[in-house]
Amino acid sequence: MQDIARKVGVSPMTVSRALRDGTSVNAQTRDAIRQAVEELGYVFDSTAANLRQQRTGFVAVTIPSINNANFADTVRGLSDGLKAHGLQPLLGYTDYDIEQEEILVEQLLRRRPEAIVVTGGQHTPRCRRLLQSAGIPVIETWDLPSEPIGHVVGFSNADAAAMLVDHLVTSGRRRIAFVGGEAGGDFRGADRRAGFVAAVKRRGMDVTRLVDAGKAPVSMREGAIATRTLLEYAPDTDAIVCVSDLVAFGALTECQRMGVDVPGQIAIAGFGNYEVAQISVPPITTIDPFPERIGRQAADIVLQALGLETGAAAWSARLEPQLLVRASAPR
Amino acid sequence: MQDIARKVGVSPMTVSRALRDGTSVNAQTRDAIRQAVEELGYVFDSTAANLRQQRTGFVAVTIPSINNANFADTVRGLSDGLKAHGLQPLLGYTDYDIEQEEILVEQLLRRRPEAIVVTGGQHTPRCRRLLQSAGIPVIETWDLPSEPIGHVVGFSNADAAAMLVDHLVTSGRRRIAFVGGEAGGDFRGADRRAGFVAAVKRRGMDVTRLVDAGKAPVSMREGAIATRTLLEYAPDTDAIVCVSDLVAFGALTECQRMGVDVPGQIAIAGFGNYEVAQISVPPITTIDPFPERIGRQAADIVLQALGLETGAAAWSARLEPQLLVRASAPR
DNA sequence: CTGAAAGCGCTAACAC
DNA sequence: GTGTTAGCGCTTTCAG
Repeated sequence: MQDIARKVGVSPMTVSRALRDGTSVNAQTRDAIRQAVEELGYVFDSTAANLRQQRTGFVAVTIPSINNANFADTVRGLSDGLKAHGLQPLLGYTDYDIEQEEILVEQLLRRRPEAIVVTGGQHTPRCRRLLQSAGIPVIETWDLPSEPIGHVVGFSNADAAAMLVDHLVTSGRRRIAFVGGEAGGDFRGADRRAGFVAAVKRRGMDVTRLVDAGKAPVSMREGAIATRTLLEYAPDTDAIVCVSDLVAFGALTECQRMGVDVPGQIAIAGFGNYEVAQISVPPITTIDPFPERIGRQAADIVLQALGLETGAAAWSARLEPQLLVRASAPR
Repeated sequence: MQDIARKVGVSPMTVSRALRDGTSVNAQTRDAIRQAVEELGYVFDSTAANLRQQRTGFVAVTIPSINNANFADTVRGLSDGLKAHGLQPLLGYTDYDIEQEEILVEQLLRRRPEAIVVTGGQHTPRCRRLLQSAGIPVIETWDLPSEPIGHVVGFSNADAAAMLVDHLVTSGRRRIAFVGGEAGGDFRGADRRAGFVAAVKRRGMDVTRLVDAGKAPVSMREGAIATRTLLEYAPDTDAIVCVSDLVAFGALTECQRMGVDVPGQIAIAGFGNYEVAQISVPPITTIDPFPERIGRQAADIVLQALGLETGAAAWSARLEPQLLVRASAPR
């Protein structure tokens, strides 16, 4: 800034003012400064401004995996909501591991974000402490934590799974299997599985058809392999609930390879409303958790908590995922 | 740090030393400091350290879309490569728009990243200038720019498309179509299309079968719709090269819905080796551009350019995408 | 091994 | 509308 100031013949303070808006600077001076900036190729140093103002414009975001269309949609909704207010997401991923989450969260907090949006409500004790005492808004998403740290934008994964079971039973299925990941870091997947088990038991049906397809994130291929195993051991299965649409698509393709008719012999349902589930043949019955909306709502809460936006202050939002009945598991 | 220092009875300087490693501090003092840090819930402020050291530990990264498994893989490869050296990716996306890229790049440079990794080699003039004069390593990826700004980790998209044409012709196809996005922000898609056109012309065949499926990113659904249009206007088409596997999967499903045999009547090829192409029925012939490897190589170049890693200094890397022949377009 | 002084590049607060 | 002073929370440098 000093270089610019010298060149234009003003003080650095005037340069500082000219580069922001909402500050009063002589119009000619401002133009001259802007021109000098371009000529010298000066790029504003926000690290210094951040330190002085004690404001970074960062919003920390953690997701389990960057390679997941659902979480990517949430990040997109969040980013787009923040962009208008000059906030920048600072993204990290945990690989579905709360130990890694702890490390990541600490790393992110060192950057002094103004808010932090995390996926899920399960954290290590130290991670909880870090979040609680960070002195910034904390938003947990994609879940309904029993003891929220701060704000929540989520839904019941268990209820969503139960919706699928209900639908399948209503449409006449009785021997329903669940294909998901092994108990591990994917707490939302585990919750779906728990919801499945509860719903099946509630109806007095068997809960023997539970297949672990591998560690999260479970791939299409793993879904296919698990389905083959399932159908070898329990060939009379008449419906499969999958932990995600990716697994469901794997199951669908495996049925096609095995010559099993979907939905004639077996109905298949997934979770997430991924694009592949909309367009596969047949398209896959699923639950839409509205991932982008989760991100948008989180952004709204952040903006309100930071006083950047006025309006009805939502502390938290419980979303209602929607059942999408398609040909893989029709009515 | 002062609070900690007071509590332990040392100077802030000693605290600063104790919290870093490779510095000499009395072992007991260090333990006492570490304990005080936990008790007081102190979290190191890296914004201040960054300013003082003129090092942020950020590596800026721009991708066209966050919701794309290929670019996500590149980011993963990059992140994983950087993590070991304490560097943190600072990610932004451009929505396939070089104007947005310019804005994003400037925004990112204000954060004083130590290197910047961008997707593609097409930029606005001002964006080029910003990158050139940023004084940090610049890595362009996913393309082979005619005038690179700095480092490059990429491949020829045109050659990749030509490989597919060659394969299809070798396997007896003659009336080959291309389904892709409209001329616009997706320069890699445009390059594939150009490579397709050149390869088809080289063999003296028709280049009338070019279908614009919409703006990038082209979805599975848009691929399906475009394929329907194509087959209505040119029902004698015997092969389709798609700008991505997602489009190819859309094409495949549309053929299934229309009762067109794949590969009997029409062969389908995609690009990207997305998971859906591995497991669909039939699996889809494609090109694997090794997205994660692109990220890893970019990370290696960044680390070497910053002097964090010694070894054979690769200035740039030209990768060779691999043709994967599958049942949708067999030999 | 430890401490004191200075300063990274910017801006709040106060003068004029 | 513009300039001066001080300081954000760290770390480099130098002294002990």
